[in-house]
Amino acid sequence: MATQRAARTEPRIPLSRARVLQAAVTIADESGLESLTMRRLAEVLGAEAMSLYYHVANKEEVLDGIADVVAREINDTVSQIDLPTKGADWKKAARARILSAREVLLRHRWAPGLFETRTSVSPAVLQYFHAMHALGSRALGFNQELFTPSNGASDEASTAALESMADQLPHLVGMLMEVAHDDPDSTLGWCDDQTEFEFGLDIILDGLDRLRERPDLDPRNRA
Amino acid sequence: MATQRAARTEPRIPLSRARVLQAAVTIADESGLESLTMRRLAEVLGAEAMSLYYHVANKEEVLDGIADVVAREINDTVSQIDLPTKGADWKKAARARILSAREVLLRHRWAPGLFETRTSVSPAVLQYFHAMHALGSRALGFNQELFTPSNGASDEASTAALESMADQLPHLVGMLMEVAHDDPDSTLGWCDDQTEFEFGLDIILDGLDRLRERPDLDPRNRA
DNA sequence: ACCTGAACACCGTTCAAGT
DNA sequence: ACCTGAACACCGTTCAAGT
Repeated sequence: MATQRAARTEPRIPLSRARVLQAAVTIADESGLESLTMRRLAEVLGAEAMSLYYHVANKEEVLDGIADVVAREINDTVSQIDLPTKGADWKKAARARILSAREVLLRHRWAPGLFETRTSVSPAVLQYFHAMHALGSRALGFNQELFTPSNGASDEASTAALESMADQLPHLVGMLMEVAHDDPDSTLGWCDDQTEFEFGLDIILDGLDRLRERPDLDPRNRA
Repeated sequence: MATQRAARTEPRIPLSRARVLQAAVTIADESGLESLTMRRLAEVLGAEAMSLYYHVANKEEVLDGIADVVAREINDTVSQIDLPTKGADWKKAARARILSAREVLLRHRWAPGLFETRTSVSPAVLQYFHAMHALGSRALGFNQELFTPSNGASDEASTAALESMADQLPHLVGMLMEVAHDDPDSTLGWCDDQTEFEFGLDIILDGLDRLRERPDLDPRNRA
């Protein structure tokens, strides 16, 4: 009765932060984010739930971690498509980049919703957000209009987090800090404010209006 | 010791589904959706958690319920703005409608995220989704590109749900059923498919490109 | 008809203890 | 250094029982 569990075939791979996050992504992909529990995560890894806490501080860190994993995957994928900054070709490249980002998100459908709940963002997530924003984020398959990056975290904490990233993304962080300084109430300035929202809205409305006047330009009217 | 709790001042308003949902919205507004628990909800209402189950089937029904409450609020607000269907003025009206919907969502910041998790939608939520979609949903402060309405629910269940709404929204439901029939794989056809996504994307890219060629038209370049 | 107490299975997490 | 068992506070929910 006591020797029944002695049949250990595989030599037991040790846990690690990377293994924990990889397993978490797989669970979310296969069963949805709601079924990602610490106990299930441990089970998949062949360990006990309490063992996870040696590699991650808590579940929140797991969630931050898998958000970072997906953001890296997107950044990697997107950066393989060259982006000519001059000339009219920017559109073709931007289009290809956005559609490739979309493909990654379709493999991790829980990611957009998760991003919105994050209270602290990794450099990769920050870079991703900024890229989306720079390209006109509304096109992107999920939005940040109602998302406040400092959501729940204090302004001081957010600013401190930015400072700690400054060496990795100096230009981006510099810009964000500047905006935050100019307008402390603007949710750090890089996402939603009314002006930003209306700017994107007007682009879309103007585009639709043009199709109303020139239906021949509407791609939907071609076979 | 036994009479200490006898000081009942208010005569105890009976629970009701409407009261439960109203209290739930207030909790979510004030403390966030994550702090909406059945126990806290009951506490706010001066009852025990178990009493809630007489008025709602379970927590999922509470979540469906408050999604419906917000969708109704948006539909009511929006429908007070007349929408001329002919002529170039459509843009002004559409703009006003979208911005008024946005104001409601800013009062219930948890709602966009909640909508995306709903597995069954009320007529009000359905109407809201459709309105957003018809206006070019990407402008709207949250998106459905990665949202699948039949998310988790079977196709049969979704179709049955639609049929039960047919008397309330005959034209809309008719259209959706038709699309679902034409293309059963298209997530019921009213949200994301690749064509839809690319259509919205191209409108935005074309709009940005036009501003690149004619910077004088960019509202951001005026005082 | 409406409400509740006790109980159950399940969370995330702590902490002292094992190797 | 790495892992775990027992325990705690908190969930949603059931069910038999109260008025």
